[in-house]
Amino acid sequence: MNRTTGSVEASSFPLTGDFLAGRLRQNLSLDDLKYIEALVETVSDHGDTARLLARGTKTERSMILIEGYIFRTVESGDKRFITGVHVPGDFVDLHGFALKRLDHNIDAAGRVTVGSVSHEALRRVMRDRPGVARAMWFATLLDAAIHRKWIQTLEQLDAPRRIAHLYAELHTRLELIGRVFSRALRTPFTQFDMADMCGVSAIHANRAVGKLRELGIAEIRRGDLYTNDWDALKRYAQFNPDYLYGDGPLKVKEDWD
Amino acid sequence: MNRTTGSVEASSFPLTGDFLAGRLRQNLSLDDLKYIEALVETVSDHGDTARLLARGTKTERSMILIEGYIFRTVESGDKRFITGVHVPGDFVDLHGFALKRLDHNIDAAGRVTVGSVSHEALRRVMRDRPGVARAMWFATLLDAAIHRKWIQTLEQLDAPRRIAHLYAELHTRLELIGRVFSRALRTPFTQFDMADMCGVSAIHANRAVGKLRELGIAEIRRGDLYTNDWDALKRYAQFNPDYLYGDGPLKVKEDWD
DNA sequence: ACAGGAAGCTAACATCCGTCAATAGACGCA
DNA sequence: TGCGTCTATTGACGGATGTTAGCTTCCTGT
Repeated sequence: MNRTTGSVEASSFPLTGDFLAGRLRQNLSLDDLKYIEALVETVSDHGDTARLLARGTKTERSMILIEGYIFRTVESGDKRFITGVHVPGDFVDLHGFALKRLDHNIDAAGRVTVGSVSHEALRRVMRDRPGVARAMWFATLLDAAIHRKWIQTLEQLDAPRRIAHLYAELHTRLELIGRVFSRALRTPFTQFDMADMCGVSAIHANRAVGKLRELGIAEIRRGDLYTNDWDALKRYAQFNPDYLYGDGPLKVKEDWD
Repeated sequence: MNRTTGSVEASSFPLTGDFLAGRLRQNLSLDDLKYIEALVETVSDHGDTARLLARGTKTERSMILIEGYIFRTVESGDKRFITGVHVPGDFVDLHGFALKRLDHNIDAAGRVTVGSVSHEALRRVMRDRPGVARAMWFATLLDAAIHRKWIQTLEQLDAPRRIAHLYAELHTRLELIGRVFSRALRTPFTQFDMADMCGVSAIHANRAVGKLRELGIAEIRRGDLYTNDWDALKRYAQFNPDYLYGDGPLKVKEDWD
């Protein structure tokens, strides 16, 4: 695990900043975005299922996801529970900057590219750029909002709808960062991953995938979802994107000083 | 709903500040705590099941819970889902300060006493007291950590264990603010409330309560839980308090400037 | 004390889901 | 190409949970 397959200085791996448009979008200036981008000191690739940060580890760096998907996981006995998933643009362990230790693992889902920001740099942000600091705070509030929706989903929906809701959410989050290029939504998720995200057994996840296929809602093959009617899928999952604050999301109040 | 049964100026309702020791505990000085206490402009009582803030409402105030319990709820169809519960000392809608609107309701569980802080005052905090602002950020990070544990609980435990876990969590959170006075844990929760928090039907919640009684784990009567072995209850619920960051919780890093 | 209503409790049945077992398919590696 | 492993799939069975219905207990207001 944690086999880093490549790591380069950020300067030799030009970032576009586009991926920041999603999670940190709000009243940040282009200047602010460039400033954040400059915080990234190293960029690294990681192979399948690499553990990027183990529960309890103390670290002096935080990671921002640039490419791929990342899980927050907890292990209990021989079972794994996934309590969250991240898309490019997300700070995956920003709370590690504030809290002493993380209470869960940060695992790559498939291959990922992550940028690394030192906590020293974040302390400079807190001191020198209050606007950017606020943006980071708001980003963690969106995490909490997504967690609440997952709680509701687990309380409300059966397995097929949970899986549909998961993909509906990812579709919307990827749209917000301009990463939806076709009708298909490609992920490296196995049915085990879906099961651990949706709180069902892998075998039941398989049944659920089969039901979505049977109903003509979606075809999921090896993590990739194909559909020609996203609206129908989202209706089936009772998906309401309000919680992602996508319209004017996370904007600070106008009268903020 | 929202029938305020009493409301007074904060100055005539002396706060002790004790209730702040829990959620906002960290490297805050006594001076900081007094400063926060002074932010509370009005204190009000609310009757059973009052809706303190409805989903989507824009507000210029945030509430801090002083006495009682508060639910975060979402309604879908004729069903209610509870995505979180708060104890005294918690800022219940601090994210309303940052986000344009709330994506869920804030409901009183039984009678509550809440303090109200204007967003104008919070803006002053952001500008003048960065240490206090950080404390507020960290408090919202703890919210997210609790949400993640709820997700895990829903994925992992059966109904009796979920209810036991809920009370185990409340017991620990109340201990952290010095509100555990006896072996009993008193709440105004109905079995409907427990059901909506644990993602089961009310009837099944009743079965679960019966099983806890049958197993000798706990006796729950009208929301009040009685046990003479909290350790056994917590073991049964597979409760691990790490996620509440109770030991050195939410402390900022020593080297913080 | 009484009545009404809310909350708690129990039983019966159907559905959802977990587990075990077995097989088939897909991919990586030699 | 062939083997081995991981992933996907299917069937059978049992346990957990939802639903409906009806009953009992407790609280509250009069």
